[in-house]
Amino acid sequence: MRIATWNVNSIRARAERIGAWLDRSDADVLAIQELKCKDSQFPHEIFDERGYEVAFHGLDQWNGVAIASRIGLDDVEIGFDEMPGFGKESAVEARAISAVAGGVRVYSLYVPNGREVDHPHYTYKLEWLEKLRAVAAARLAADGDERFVLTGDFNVAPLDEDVWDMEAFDGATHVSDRERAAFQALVDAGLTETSRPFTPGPGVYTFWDYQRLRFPKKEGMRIDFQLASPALSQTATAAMIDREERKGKGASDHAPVIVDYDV
DNA sequence: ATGACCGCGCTACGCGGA
Repeated sequence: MRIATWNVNSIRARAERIGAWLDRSDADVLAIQELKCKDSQFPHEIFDERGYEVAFHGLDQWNGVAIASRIGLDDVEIGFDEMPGFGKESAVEARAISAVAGGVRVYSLYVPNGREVDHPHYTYKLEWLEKLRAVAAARLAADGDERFVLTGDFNVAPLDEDVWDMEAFDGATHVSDRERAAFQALVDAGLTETSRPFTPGPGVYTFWDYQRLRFPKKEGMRIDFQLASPALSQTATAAMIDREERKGKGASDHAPVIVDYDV
């Protein structure tokens, strides 16, 4: 099965491109982040027309996550256990959804940005990742043979080579020690990132800022990943980052990250 | 060509993104 994850940066602004991408990608499952719409505005037709079932969760114009599948979509869960909220009333945001497709529980995750190191949003990001780790660890403890994968926009660049210039990121979020430790904790819990072995760096990215000609200058960041459980990760056979999708007018600032699993 | 982002919402400019 082919699983893709893609931060689309508005599903309504991108609907046509997403449909065209589904037509050529051969993806069985697509995890989507940054819908930027509430449930009542979700353009489910683009999935219905192509034979994909779709589950989505959007509360307002921010965040929003979805999973589309053409191989079944069962046991949909919104959020995850003890997922932290943010703001005055600690509101839980639309940053996580999961469902079982083809015997695999696929998570679509939009990790908080963090904004600035030590900003309240940064603390929120670290707590969010820690609670996510606890969920993954609990799943593995309950059933070490379970096939599941945490996919999405992690908003962390784990390695120095995952940004085009570390000097440009001095003191910035995404590369700080604590964010990298939070990502590494997911790996230490037993998960394996399945796209990198097939798409080695340096100079391989999943995001390019709209500003300052970052894409033509090949100045990007690798921040979108698939962290798979042992039973799933050992079946990974191929991966690609579809940077073609970043080209042209009306592209998202993120490219799809696609992994093939032999299940 | 020495410029140069995009999407959203009580359609105007501030917020959020990274």
